[in-house]
Amino acid sequence: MAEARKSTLWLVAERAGVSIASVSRVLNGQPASQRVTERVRAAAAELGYVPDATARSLKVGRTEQIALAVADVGNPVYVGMMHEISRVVTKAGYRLVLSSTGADPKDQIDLLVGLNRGFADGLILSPLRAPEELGTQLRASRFPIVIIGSVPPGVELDNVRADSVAGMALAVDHLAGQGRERIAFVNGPVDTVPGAARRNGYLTALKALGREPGTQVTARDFTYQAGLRAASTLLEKDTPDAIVCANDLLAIAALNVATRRGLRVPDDVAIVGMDDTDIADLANPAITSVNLGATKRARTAAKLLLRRLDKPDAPLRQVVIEPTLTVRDSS
Amino acid sequence: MAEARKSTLWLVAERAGVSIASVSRVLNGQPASQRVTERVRAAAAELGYVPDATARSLKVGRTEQIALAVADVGNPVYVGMMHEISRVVTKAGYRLVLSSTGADPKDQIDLLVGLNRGFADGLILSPLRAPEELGTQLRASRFPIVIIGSVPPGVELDNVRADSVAGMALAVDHLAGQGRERIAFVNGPVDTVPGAARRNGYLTALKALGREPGTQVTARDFTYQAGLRAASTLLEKDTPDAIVCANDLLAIAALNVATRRGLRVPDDVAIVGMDDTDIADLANPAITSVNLGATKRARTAAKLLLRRLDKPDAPLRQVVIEPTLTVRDSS
DNA sequence: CTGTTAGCGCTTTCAT
DNA sequence: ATGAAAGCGCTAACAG
Repeated sequence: MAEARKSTLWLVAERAGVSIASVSRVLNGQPASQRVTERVRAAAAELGYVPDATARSLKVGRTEQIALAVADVGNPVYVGMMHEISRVVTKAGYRLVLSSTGADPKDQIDLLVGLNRGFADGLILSPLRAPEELGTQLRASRFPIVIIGSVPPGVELDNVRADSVAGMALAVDHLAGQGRERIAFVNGPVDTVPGAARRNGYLTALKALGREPGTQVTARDFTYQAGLRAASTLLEKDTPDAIVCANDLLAIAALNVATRRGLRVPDDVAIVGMDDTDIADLANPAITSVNLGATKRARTAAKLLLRRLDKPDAPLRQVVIEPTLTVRDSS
Repeated sequence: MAEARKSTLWLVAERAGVSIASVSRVLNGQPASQRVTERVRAAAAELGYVPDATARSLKVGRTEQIALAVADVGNPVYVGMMHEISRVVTKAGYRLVLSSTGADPKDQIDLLVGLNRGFADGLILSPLRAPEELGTQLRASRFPIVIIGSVPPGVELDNVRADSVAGMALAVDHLAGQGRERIAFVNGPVDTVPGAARRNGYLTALKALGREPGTQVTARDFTYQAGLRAASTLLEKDTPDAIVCANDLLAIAALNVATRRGLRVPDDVAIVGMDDTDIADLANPAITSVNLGATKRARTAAKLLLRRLDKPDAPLRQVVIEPTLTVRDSS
């Protein structure tokens, strides 16, 4: 019989007195005789045998890994999405590879090239910025990709996105409905996907009400620190009775700046955030926030990818999640 | 010459008119003649060739992946650590596989078994709870592991931990130094690693000052919601002039409960958190917090693992990070 | 310097 | 039902 190839599988086979094929079968739950099954299980247990993931992947052509690339770790909304995606894919037997691309779009390109090396079976991508080149690379990918956010023009991929216009309308209508006259807007960079979408939503919502836009300021990025500066600038040059902010971090910054300037929230000025993250709840007063369905988007994206992994030829799906408004004490 | 094996490498080799070995060499930067190098590069570019990660891994015995298992995504301190670890390992050419184990220790066991399947080259583990069985499994692992937090007894692994006793002393001394008489403590579950350590620190710090412990309450977990309940309970039965909290989430909960009960912070009651996360800064008033060096612990852990991956026989290293106190407005 | 060849550990026909 | 053997795509001796 066989030369002593040393593959771990051989050790088990040898010990059980069967062929490696039988061992493989038993361990993968394929039909085998009672006798063989028992011997293999025993041998495997005694040896503490654990099959090698890499070898299996090479053979079957699947890594059982899913890659996730989110724009901005540090922003609680992405953390929440990550968590949810992790839950869903783990339950489906996949591992999550975190490719934390920063704000730099180049990282995303690198990632897509990397994906073609087959370290993961698919990718969930939530780009902060979507330059032309991203579309090109997206089209060239050999692996399934699901986009959270809008897909670049000409790219045919499953995707799920928020309805920023409807979301902003929720916020603006809420404020207008309680008689707020001067609704200002603290946005993040408008050259980002969410920045552009939310700005659009703000303008659209006011126009629908037949109103002129209020004062708009743009934070350098979507962080608390940038929000502090932006809110200061805003309150320096205007006295709005309501401030809509492009996310909760900016909102809590606006809240703190307003409070420190002696304004009462919500009496003097109402504040509304977006994303409805945990931190909206732990601010004091708690911040009213537009829930853009981040968790649901994440879950949906994960499921879309799992579906496509399962049936590569399933019809394309583009899902839009409807927003809701969580009213708290700041408005 | 050769039968048409279809390995992708063959396509490039064929096109370049060389052997697969030459292709491999060129692509891995090993010496080759000018002529071959050029032809291979050209062929690879034309074909859009990207080497397969799985096959390479199987051959070289390394996946270039590092697994990370943190106790509690959702707690900002872990998010920060994750971010830092991601940074360090990515720079070193590794991918990060996120194994978000929940509070259930069983998940950690599963993970360790999984690790033995070789999906990653090493693991960074930050256990929330460390039952006996974890130690057993830790000892049985065939792959390098770095622990953030204390190692279970009898386990010899690289590890890096915070000095909770020194950290608590910083907080307590600070409060005592400004004349606070009744220093209460809001802790998380004491059957967790940090819960036990911080409780110990609290008691030790007060004893060192020759004082009796103040009122202690235990939140159901380390979340904001649990903190609200715990803080309510505390302020129901006592009127401390200072509250130390086992983390920033609990601290911000205590802050809000105190404020809502009409207490002025820091005048009536001072509040100090631990971990010194972003949210300590965005509370109003901003919360004084003990910096237990989370980022540094994370970075150190990542480097320890990279070092061990590089030299498996390097001497064991156990690092303790010294805490500092970030004084803000709540004390 | 370059090509041939032997596997890495596993799954999966294909015979038996 | 079981075993022998052929690779998955790549790297690394070893020859030449």
